Amino acid sequence: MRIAELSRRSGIAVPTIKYYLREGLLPPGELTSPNQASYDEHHLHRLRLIRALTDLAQVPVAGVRVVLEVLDSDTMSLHARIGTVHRAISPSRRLTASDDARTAAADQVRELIERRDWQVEPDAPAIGTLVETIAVLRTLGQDHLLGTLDSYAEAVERFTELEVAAVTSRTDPDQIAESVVIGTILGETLISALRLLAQENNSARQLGQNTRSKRRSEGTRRRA
Amino acid sequence: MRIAELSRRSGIAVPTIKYYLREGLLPPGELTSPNQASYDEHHLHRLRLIRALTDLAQVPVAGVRVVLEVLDSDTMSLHARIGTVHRAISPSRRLTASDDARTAAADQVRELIERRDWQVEPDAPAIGTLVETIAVLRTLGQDHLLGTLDSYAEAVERFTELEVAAVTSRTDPDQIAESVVIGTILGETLISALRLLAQENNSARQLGQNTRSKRRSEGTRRRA
DNA sequence: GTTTATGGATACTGATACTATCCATGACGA
DNA sequence: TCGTCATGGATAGTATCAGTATCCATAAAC
Repeated sequence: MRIAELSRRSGIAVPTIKYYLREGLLPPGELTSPNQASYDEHHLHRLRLIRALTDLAQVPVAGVRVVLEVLDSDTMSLHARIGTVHRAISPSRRLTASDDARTAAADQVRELIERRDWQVEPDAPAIGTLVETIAVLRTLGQDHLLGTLDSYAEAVERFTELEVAAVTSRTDPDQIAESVVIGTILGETLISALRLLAQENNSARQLGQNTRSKRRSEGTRRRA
Repeated sequence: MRIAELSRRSGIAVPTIKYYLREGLLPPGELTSPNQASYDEHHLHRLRLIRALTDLAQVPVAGVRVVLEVLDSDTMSLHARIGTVHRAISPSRRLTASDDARTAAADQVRELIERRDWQVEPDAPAIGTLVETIAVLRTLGQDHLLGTLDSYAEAVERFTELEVAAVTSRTDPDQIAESVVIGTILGETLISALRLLAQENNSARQLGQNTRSKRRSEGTRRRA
């Protein structure tokens, strides 16, 4: 198929497809002549995957490129793929917390990892996020949200079990790789949406209509 | 304190603070003269909160403004606050899936919500995200990741229980509101980081070094 | 009384993700 | 075969976001 049909079938504008080609997200079509290329179902699937990552999972284009390279690699182990994907989807954070808050948080995270006997690289990006988040929560006076950190850790382990179960139902290694990668990324979108719903449900049932706060500051104003 | 000290203590550049003032994220300092204002600990706390939301939770500035307005409101119920925050942090998605995939996914979501007896608004943004994600997973041929949807739902309920437990340990209504809002938003960052760690651990232990895939496509190339 | 900081307004910047335009060439129907 | 239309490839333009930078009149601090 030519680019016009690819555009029609994917719902993505031709200039955008060309952009993805330029950015190396989409492999070039097979050239049948200097100005004619043909695309196939792979390209269509790729486009859908790209939009899933950008639209649903908010992965930036540069990250999508890395993810796709991981899927295309024929030498990476699954473990290496996961690591690379984790790095690709972890935004480079600006440090927000104070140094000693961070040090304390780092201790807490180290202990948590030991307690749960998690085998993770000491420079895994998620550790940095975790440390920074805990440090900031402390600084904001929200330590109490951390009392249940271990229970949270226990709960997320459940997710990985579910994911492993789902993924090992596939047999083709390529399929497994794609499942793991998509599961990692879109799984987060899924979990996050479910969590918001569970939260809304809980709020509707328990926190009710009548808990309001009296104020002391007069709030902020939007610019004119 | 004046703006220079606020800047020094928060680690945020003066022009950025001015920007937040312009955008209405930070209430103006108390004017002691036409060109002199004084800021207090509230402003410092606010700045930390702003950076936590933008840097850690990736909330866009417009969303931060809404979140802060929610915190400043003295009339909203907790339930209304949560709803508003959910709307503020749910990015407006572009529709990616095909119409019938979406219809099918919508049915599945409706059934899930019924099965779990969740009390949620039919137009809650998370429902849209969930529907779209499920539709896309199907389209990508990753249905098998959805077999465990109910278990996922069960697992996220655990989170809300933990959160409720943590939040109700506070007594001051203002504190509760801030805890709920911060818990909702930073809780996600926390869970997501924990999940990635659990995943890496699992991968290191189970998926091992020797599962690789043979390829049929030659992959994508970065532009020159 | 001079240097420095401040509030407020406005303009500029860099990154990201597209969109649009151009052009030489090739496909395709009349 | 001719004329129109689409295509690949290159380059330029746009919108949005999140700051940065500059200016200026005034006021604080030494």
